[in-house]
Amino acid sequence: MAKSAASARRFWLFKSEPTSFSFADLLRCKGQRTAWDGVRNHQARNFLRDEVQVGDGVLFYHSSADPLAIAGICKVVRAGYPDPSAFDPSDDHHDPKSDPARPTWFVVDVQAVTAFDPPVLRTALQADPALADMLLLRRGSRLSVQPVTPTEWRAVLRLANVREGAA
DNA sequence: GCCAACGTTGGC
DNA sequence: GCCAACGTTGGC
Repeated sequence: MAKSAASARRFWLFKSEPTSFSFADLLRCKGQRTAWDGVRNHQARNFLRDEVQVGDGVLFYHSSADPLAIAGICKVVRAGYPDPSAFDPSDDHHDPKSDPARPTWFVVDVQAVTAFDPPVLRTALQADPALADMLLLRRGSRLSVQPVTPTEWRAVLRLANVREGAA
């Protein structure tokens, strides 16, 4: 039986500054999983709340870093739920305007799948014709949760020498 | 350090 | 609703 479009696995790219939270940090988390919290942009929030589903693949990108690179792959292990950090006055991402009864901000949980060794450098992405239209590479692209096409996903795995079955 | 690209804020 | 000022992101 053919898979319905609604259940097809989708792919994403999540950005993180490694000085704040790196792929190595994720590997040190219990169960190598964590809530992807602190997203405070409405477009990214909409993806987390409405689109990202359990089983989806995630490219973990290190932004504002040296080197700029995709550090590895995660998978989504829990779909969108309210971001607890928004309700925590001691958290850097606290948002007093977010009402627990009607939360503004959302997270998903991700779990590490594979570290890229070596990481796939931004320069390698830029050199790959299959990635010419990748959102990440567009000038001024700031979206911290962004969709990745299946073609782009496969191209990144190829650059990383990771078999698709392993991701 | 520079600058493009946004997003937010606040006066009107 | 409009828009200027300002702040942030993030690559170069």
